[in-house]
Amino acid sequence: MRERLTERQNQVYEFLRDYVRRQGKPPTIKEVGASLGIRSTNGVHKMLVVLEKKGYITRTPNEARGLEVVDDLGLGAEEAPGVLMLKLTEGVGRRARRMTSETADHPLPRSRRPLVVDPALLPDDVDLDDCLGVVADDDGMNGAGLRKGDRVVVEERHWRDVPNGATVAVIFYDRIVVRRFEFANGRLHFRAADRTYADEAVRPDDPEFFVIGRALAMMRALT
Amino acid sequence: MRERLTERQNQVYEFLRDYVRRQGKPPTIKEVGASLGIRSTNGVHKMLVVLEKKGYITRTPNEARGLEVVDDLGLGAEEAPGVLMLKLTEGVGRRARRMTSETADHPLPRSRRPLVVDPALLPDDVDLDDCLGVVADDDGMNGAGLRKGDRVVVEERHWRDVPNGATVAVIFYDRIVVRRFEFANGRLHFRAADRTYADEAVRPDDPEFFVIGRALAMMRALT
DNA sequence: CGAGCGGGTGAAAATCATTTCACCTACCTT
DNA sequence: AAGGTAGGTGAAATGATTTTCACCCGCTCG
Repeated sequence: MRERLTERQNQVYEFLRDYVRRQGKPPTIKEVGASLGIRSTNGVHKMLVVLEKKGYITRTPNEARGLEVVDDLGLGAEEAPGVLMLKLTEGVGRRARRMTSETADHPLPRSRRPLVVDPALLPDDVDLDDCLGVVADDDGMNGAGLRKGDRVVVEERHWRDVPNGATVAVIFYDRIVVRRFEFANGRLHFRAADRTYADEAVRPDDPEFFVIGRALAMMRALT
Repeated sequence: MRERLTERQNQVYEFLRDYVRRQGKPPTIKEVGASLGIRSTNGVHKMLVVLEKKGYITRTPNEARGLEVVDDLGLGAEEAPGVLMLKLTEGVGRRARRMTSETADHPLPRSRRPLVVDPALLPDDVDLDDCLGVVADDDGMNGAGLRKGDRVVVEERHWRDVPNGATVAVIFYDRIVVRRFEFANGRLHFRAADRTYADEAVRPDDPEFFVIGRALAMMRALT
C-alpha cells in the first residue's frame, strides 16, 4: 500500500490524473500551479517530489512534462484516453433507496453496464471520478429537451454544494428524475420544465427526496 | 477529406501517433528527428507545419510537446471494444478557426476532437462504419427533445434507403438540421417538430437539400 | 531553363520548463 | 520553547524546446 497523501498532496495528484485523462499528456509545473493557486513553480516542484517519493507518479529529470501518473489499478474502469466509462444506474430499488437515504453519503448502487461518455461534453472543472450515469424516469424536463429514458451524466454532490439554478438529478420517492434546483427558505425546491409536473419544495431531511448531484450531460437513442 | 500526405510526411505522422499511444504524451521535435534521422530541428519543424496545415495534427505555439494528433479514425473506427469514436462535423462549409483563448485551465483547443459514442445507444443492425457525428444547427426538432447544438449520430444513407417516418439529418442550404422524413409524390418531405419551423417538400435533385442519413442518437452538454 | 515544392543542414534567437537557492509561515509534537 | 513537517514565495540558473534565418539539393513541370 502506498503511503498516504495529505489533503493538499491529493489535490495535486487528482489534478494530474484529471489533466492527463483530459488532455492526453501531463501538465507543466506552471499549469499545475495555476490550477491549484500555487504561484511559485518551486512550490509545485516540491509537491511533485513528494508525490514521486510516495510512489504516485514517476518523473524524468529535466524533461518538459516529464512526469507520469502511476496507474492505480483499483476500481477497474478500462478506458482509452479521451473516453470516460461510467457505471450506469437504472432505477432505484426500494432496498437501495433506503440505504442511500439512511446514509446520505454512501454511493448509489451501480449496475455493471457501463455508459460510454465523451468527456468533451462535460465542463472542465468536474471531477471525472465523481461522475455516474442514470436514466431519467419521467418527462418532467420535457420543456428542456430532456425526456424519460434519457441517459444522464451526473456529478455526485451534496445538495449544499449545488448552486441555485443548477440542473440536478434527484431521487423522488422511487424514481430518478431531473429537475432545476433551488435552495431557499430552508427548503429544497425542485422545478420541472413541464407544466404537467408539479414543482416540489421539501425539507432537506425529507427521506423521500435525495439529491444525487448536478446533471452535466445527456444522451438518447432516437426513434 | 484531408489532403494526402507524401511518403515522408506519413512516416512522421505515423511516428507521432505511435509515440503518443506508447508514451501517453506527444514527442518533442528532437525526438521526432532522432527517430526519423532528421538532424535539424528545423527539418522536423517544417514537417509539422505541413502536417498541421493538412489537418493531421494540431499545434499550440511555443509549448513543449505542444501538438496533438488528430486521429484518423476513418468513419466508425472503434478505439476500444464497446467504444465508438466518430468524426464530428460541425457545420458545413464553415471553417472553425483558431481560438485565441489562452486559458491556463484548458490550453488546448479541442475542436477537432472526435465524438465518443456508446454503441449501446445505437440499434443493433447499423453498420458502425457508416456512422458519423454532426451538430444540429437549428431548433426545428425542439418538440422532439432535440435542440440546436446537440450532437447527433447519423448513419449515412441515401434517401432512397431511408424509411418513411424516420428521423434524418439533412443539409438545408448551409446548415445541418434534423427532421422527420417522408417520401411521397416524387418529393422529399421534411417535417419539423416545432411549429415555428416550416415543413419542406423538395424534389430529390434539389441541390440545396441533401439527406445525410438516419439520425440514431443524440447527446448534449447540460448548460 | 527557371520556378516551385518537398526535404534538409546548422546555428542562433526566443521561449518555456525544470531545478536550485535562500527564506518564510503555520502547525503539530516532543 | 525548540524542532520538524507541510506548504509556500521569489528570483535566478540551467536545460529543453520551439522558432526563425540563411542557404542547399534534387526533382518536376510549364
